[in-house]
Amino acid sequence: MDYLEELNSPQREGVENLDGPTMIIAGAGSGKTRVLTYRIAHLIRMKNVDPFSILALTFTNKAAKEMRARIEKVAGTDARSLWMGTFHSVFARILRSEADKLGYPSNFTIYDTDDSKSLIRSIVKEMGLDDKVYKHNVVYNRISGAKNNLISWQNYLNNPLYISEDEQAQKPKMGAIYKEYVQRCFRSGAMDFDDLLFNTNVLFRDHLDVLNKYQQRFRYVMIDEFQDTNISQYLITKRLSSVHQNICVVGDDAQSIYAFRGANIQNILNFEKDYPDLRVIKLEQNYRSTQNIVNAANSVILKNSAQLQKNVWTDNDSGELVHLIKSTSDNEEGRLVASSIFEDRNNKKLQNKDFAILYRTNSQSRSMEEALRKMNIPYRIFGGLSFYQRKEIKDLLGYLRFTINQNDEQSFRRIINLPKRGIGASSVDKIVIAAFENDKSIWEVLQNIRNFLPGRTANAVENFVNQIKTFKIKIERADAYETASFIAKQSGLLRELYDDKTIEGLNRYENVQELLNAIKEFVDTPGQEDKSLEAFIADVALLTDADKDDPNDTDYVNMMTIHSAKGLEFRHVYVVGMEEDLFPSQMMLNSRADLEEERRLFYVAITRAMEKITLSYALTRYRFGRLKSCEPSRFIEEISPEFIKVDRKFNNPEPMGSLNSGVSGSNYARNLVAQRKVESNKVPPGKKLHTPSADFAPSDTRKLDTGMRVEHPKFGFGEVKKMDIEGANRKATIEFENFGEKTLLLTFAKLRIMD
DNA sequence: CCCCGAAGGTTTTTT
DNA sequence: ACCTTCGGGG
Repeated sequence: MDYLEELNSPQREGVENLDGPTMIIAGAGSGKTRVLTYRIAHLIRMKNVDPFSILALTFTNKAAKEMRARIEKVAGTDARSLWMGTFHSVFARILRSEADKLGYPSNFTIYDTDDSKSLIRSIVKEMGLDDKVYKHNVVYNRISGAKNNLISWQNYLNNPLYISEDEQAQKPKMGAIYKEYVQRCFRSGAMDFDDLLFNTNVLFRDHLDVLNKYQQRFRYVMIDEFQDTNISQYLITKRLSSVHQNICVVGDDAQSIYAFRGANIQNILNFEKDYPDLRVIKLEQNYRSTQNIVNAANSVILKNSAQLQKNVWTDNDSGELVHLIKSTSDNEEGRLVASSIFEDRNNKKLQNKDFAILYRTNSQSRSMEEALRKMNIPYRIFGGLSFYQRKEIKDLLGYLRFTINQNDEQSFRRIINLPKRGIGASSVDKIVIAAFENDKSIWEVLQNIRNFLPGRTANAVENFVNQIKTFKIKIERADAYETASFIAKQSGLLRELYDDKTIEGLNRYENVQELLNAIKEFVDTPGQEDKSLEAFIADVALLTDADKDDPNDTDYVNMMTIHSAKGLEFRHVYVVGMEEDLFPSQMMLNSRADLEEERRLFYVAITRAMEKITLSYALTRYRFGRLKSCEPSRFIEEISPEFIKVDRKFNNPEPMGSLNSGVSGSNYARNLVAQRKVESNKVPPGKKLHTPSADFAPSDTRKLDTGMRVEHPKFGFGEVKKMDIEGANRKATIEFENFGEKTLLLTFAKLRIMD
């Protein structure tokens, strides 16, 4: 085959040995994805394997999408019927078709992390526990950890280890919360992310006929990024492949960075035990990076204690040494990185998309954004707050989800009083408790609401119920797009957003339109047979921003966390915020294992670079709005001296002059967007300034200034006399024509600027 | 029930 | 710096 010519011998071994258990240990940049795609293409073209019986599992949607495209290039469109996707999406699909066996409806709702956490909060509150002790994050992680280790709530309550750990942590009720949480999800007809894997295990354990069906079907199973799978995921694939034994896993222990989600390097070691006649292939030649980059990365990972024997090397040029940029502040760091990109781009004739800025936490993008904007360098941020996490999107999705599944408690809580219908929190709690005490579903209680609530609120609820009923009828008769637009209009959500002439309101309105467009696109997709709303909603919780539009033809500097950079490569990479406590993260430094995971993360960051890697750190950085001094990361010193260009004597932080924090980056961006909208007359005169949510309060006070005339819904017209900042709260003192001088908190004040 | 002033909490990474 | 929650008053 033509494509085999391009491969080196271990790569070729990986492509050609198709039967039996195989483990490919693939060093960074060693052509792992290429081997995996050619392997699949080879199965289809050489062995005539029906793509329908191949299952390829990846860790992220991005990886799945990319690999599918590459396979289609090699193997043609036959590859379309291939089962390829993330663990979560593939098994969600299987669970939907087998849901009845587990007592779930096939249109079960998928709870995302926010849904899960808010359910946990209501449970903790209802149980009368202290939410300072049972913090929703901690509880969520505990439950998630148990599920990923396949510990059911019944097991949990009988497990001496978990019990004693909880006693030790002064959280004895943890098991009880777990139990209630699982039961509530079940009653809601909902699964969280971990349930998708946990329940697949239950399904395959308790229903051997079902297991057998899929075992027969998937003759070849492949797993990418194997080092990031957890026990729950591993056991599913082990069960699936136990008949044909054609399982191939590809991974790199040095790049395992998801232990916090239950990923376990131990899986790689267990794999050898579970499959004694395992074929192990090592890909050690790096095609991606220069010698200096490979060597620098190797010298870092050497500091870790546990790793598989492996020697990553390269034939490439030695290239430039690792660069180091030192700045006095995070803002200066931004400027230096931006001007470095600007220079390299011009001198080396590179494009913006050849550059990537990587950071440990999403919040670090701020100072970079600002600097790039000032230098007119286009950029694109991956990750961060996902489109689907936005309030207005979740609100509409809440309506859509509830129309499909009226038992979904979280959607119910979200939309019951939205727009306001006079049904407050206490009424909502009464409804949920009534459902629980009478062993009825929420929907049943809603339909007989007069038995539970007094007249006025009951009227409001009845109107709500009738509305949902009309939505349900619409769903039967119309496609996803028609139904969703109908619901968006009839529910009043669209109206409310339309009436909000704030810049933010305008954006929210556009976002909802964008969601409707996405649904339209879904309906119009050729080959999309099921055009129902149900089909669209099914996987929405599993989508992330990476799946949304991906303008390949545009030229942007890439910005993302190191985690989301996994699997990608760029000619020039900047790793910013190389400071102790930030990277390695302070929260991770509790045990040695955690430090080693941070170090692997650093390894991943370095090995993304093809030609040049630059590390950058600042001596001061804003945190919680306060200027803090920082020390260079210990990781910088861990790079062997011969590979890095640096004065090893780090200076102590210099005394700072007065630093102007300026406008925060995202607000700066929003201001620019806002400005553009004003210029193009998209904002009507007399625009409303402040939103009732705290979304946009502080930086907007810049635009409201002394001397401006404003209108307040209650106090009428007035003139701004004074702007003030008191603690975290922004205030304006306004002289009203009819009410005299008032000082207003801007977080909530709905003011319009009069032109 | 809703509005809004005040104070307290947040900082990890992703499906 | 930004966001959420609490609680008093209408």
